[in-house]
Amino acid sequence: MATILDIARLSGVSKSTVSRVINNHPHVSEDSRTKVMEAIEKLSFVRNARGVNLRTQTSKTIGVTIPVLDHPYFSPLVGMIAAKCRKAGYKIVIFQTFYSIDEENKIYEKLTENELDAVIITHTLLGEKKIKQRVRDKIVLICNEPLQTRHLDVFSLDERDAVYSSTQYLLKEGRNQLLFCADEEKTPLQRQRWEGFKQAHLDLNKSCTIQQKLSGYSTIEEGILLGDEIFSGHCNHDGIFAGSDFLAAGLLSSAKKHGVSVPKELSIIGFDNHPICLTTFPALSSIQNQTELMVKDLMHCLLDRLEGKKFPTVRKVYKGNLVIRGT
Amino acid sequence: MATILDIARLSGVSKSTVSRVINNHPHVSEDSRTKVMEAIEKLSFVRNARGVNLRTQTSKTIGVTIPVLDHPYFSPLVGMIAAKCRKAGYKIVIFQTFYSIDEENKIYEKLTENELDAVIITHTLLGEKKIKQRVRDKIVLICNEPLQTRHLDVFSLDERDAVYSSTQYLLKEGRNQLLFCADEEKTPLQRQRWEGFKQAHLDLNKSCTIQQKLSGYSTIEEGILLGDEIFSGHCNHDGIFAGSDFLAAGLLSSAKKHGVSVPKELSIIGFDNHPICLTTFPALSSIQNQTELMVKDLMHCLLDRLEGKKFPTVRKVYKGNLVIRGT
DNA sequence: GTGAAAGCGCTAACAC
DNA sequence: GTGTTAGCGCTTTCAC
Repeated sequence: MATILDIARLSGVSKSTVSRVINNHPHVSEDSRTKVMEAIEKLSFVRNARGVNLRTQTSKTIGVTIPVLDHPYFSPLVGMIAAKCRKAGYKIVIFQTFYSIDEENKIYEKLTENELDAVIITHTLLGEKKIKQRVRDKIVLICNEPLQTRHLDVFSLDERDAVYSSTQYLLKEGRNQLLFCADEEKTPLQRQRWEGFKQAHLDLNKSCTIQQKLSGYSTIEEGILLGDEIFSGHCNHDGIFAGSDFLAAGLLSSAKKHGVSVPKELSIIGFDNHPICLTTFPALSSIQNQTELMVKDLMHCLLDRLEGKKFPTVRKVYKGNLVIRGT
Repeated sequence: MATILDIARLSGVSKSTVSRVINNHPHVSEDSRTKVMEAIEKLSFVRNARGVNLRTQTSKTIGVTIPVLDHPYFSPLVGMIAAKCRKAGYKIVIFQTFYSIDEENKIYEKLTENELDAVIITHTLLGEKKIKQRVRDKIVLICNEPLQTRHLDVFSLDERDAVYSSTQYLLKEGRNQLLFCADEEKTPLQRQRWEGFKQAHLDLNKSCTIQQKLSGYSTIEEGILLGDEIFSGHCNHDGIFAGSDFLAAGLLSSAKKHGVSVPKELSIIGFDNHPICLTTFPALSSIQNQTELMVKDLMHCLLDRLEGKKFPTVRKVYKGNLVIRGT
């Protein structure tokens, strides 16, 4: 593998000049430039990024956390982030946490080891202090998770409000025995959803107990399994608030299997307004959010931070709305 | 940020000893070790990976290509790869190609720039020569794409055979006007599928024309749109071979909307046996593949290559089978 | 416009 | 068991 020194020798100039040519610096004579270019061509030289990284103390790489790579909500979210990063000249490395605190800690470790220029956290089981303590002065942005913090930039959806108004909608429709299904309940996001659910009941003078809350379900398979459990005996619920559209689709197919009529006997509301909503029968009602806008603002802020611009911590919240379909 | 030199000074030993402690080398006195550990603790030192990367000429990072991050087949595939890489101590950086040759070239560029220790290609629009020419002597493995090459390790599914037998199944069931829907038709994989489709017709003395082949469809939305086109007028097809389960689900929902009875008038077969198959009505028939096994073998080979083991090019093909459900 | 020289943070061969 | 030393490949002052 040729280095700039090889190029320098072959073209009869110094390492500095070669570097200038590679980096398109001005103030290089046309003569030197062509000689260097020829040498580069001849030795099929490619610049070794590891040298650059050490010297410049950057790597043009951004870390992103995701619970699982294959996730109907997080995959598109991270995909959007990745595409925008690429456009700005950054690569992204993805860390799957599997909702494990250990795995989450590891990404912060990588950040402090300077392999990453910044990290975007899409969900977290850790609190502000823990995160801060691990990342110290590095660039960290929170995307999607409504983390309570005054020291990190946070871009999140108004989960509480979205669930609140959807729950009220169901209650006002005459549904009384609602069920709330959460993914991983220990994140701030899931807590907010549950609060919205609870508050909606309170504000309409309806009781709401912890028995109405189920946790740890999110995939189609889990929806089917859960549904088989709920619907096999006597089901006294007339409405289910599912944490994701996939879960909702699984529940719906199970309900049909057990002869539970949707939406007559049972209403189901999903989350994220994934296209899968259109393939079920009846089509799934779901909560739609402004994720694109959120990512756009996030990237704007990230790029500013990477440029070293100074400004106060950003905190933005985006409203969602219920899309009513057949369930 | 403290460096090993700072640690060395504070603990009264040399850089080498600090390095030995950090890397758990034997032959370090208990005394030195504790002194170093204390200094590390005191200065909250974390090793700077950029220095290590330059020195060792590795980065414990593997690049993986994916068409889009949010893809019902590729997301779980890459997720599995990522999880196994992590276990082996490697990070992965994901490159979305969006089926663009330009984007694909960029990942090979990164590879030659030494930012990556190896690359896993899951699909490609380029031929063997182009890839070889760009990556030169770097480690490249092909996962999923049945690329014709004698110089790269290839792990792929027997797409041709899976489609062949499924098509024969449909034809023998009495279906005569089949439609074949491909994702991005320019990859070797899609060509193989089409060949299987064609051959199945030939072997049963049925005609098969290029008009039966549709390309560029893969998502639920595209399935619905395509279905609306096909089913709105008079539909003379009695069987559709969809390139993915999501596409199939979209087609199915559109068929129902237009009053086309499935499976009576129309049969639909999907690909990948995604859980979504269980949520449609009727449940989708689909082709199931041995992806887990493929990834397992791939990783084994990759790790061997990274260790520098020498062995002839590996080429493995895995059989799939049709899971018959309601469509 | 160009080159010499310093150094980013780390590891490892070698000598003791 | 430990320190000295060289150097991975690159960028960037600074002087000319």
